[in-house]
Amino acid sequence: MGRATWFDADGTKRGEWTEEEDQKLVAYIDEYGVGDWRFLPGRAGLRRCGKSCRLRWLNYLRPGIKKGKFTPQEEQAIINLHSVLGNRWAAIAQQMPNRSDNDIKNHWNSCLKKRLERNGVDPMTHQPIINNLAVKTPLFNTECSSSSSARASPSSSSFSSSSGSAHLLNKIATAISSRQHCVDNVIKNILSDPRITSIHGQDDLEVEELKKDDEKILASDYQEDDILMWDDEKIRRFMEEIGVMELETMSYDGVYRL
DNA sequence: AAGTGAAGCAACCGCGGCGTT
DNA sequence: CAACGCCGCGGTTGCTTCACT
Repeated sequence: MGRATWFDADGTKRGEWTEEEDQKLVAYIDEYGVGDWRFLPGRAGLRRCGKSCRLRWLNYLRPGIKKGKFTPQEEQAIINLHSVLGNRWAAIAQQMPNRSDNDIKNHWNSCLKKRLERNGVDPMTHQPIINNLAVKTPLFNTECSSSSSARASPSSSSFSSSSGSAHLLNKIATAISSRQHCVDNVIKNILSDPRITSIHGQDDLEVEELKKDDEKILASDYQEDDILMWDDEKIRRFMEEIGVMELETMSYDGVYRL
């Protein structure tokens, strides 16, 4: 399966990889390791661009890469991680070392997203859909858009409420987006919460508990302002907990400074 | 058996970040 | 400090397979 083979004007091969090409790439990386993707194709005797080689290696040939069906535990982990990280597939993949970001992204787009929608959950906000409208109370929400030009980014998130707390949270999300090293801290802290990911040794019982929790949330009357009603002190405590940013970057008048 | 739409998968494209010059 | 080039990431596309009629 894959795309048809064709050649660029400069003779670079595109499309589906052959077994021979795979072997060449693996043999080269086995001997020399992953290095400069620019020169790798020429040195490995491949008529491919470096980008294509990198993609093939990371998504398919890399040792330990797991193919095939996702287990229910993996799916639950993806959903949990996505609710926190959004469409940051690379970050999600870091927590699932046997799966490539491409694999996770594909599974999300083709399966998990639709499943959540069928269950009445907005896949972008992970909130119940009420009256056909997703409740817009995301921490790292992205607009639910099918547009190819809409590059998902936390900074594009918006709140339906104009409350100060919501505004503050929005700023926080923007700040997170602009500060990658902070995000890494966030991920570290969030993932120390056993409820977030089930992939690291979580047994079936825990998965079941998570599912029950989700059902409870769905079954209960959703409190629209659960997040929006956070006061600034609560938000500040939250930020301290997850270590998103140094306190000096957040002034008490609610103005965020980079 | 043939047609058709959905699902799944592999790969490409374009953009932004970051290091180098 | 601007320009440039490479790399990584997320979105999208195109092809195959499967299930259903």
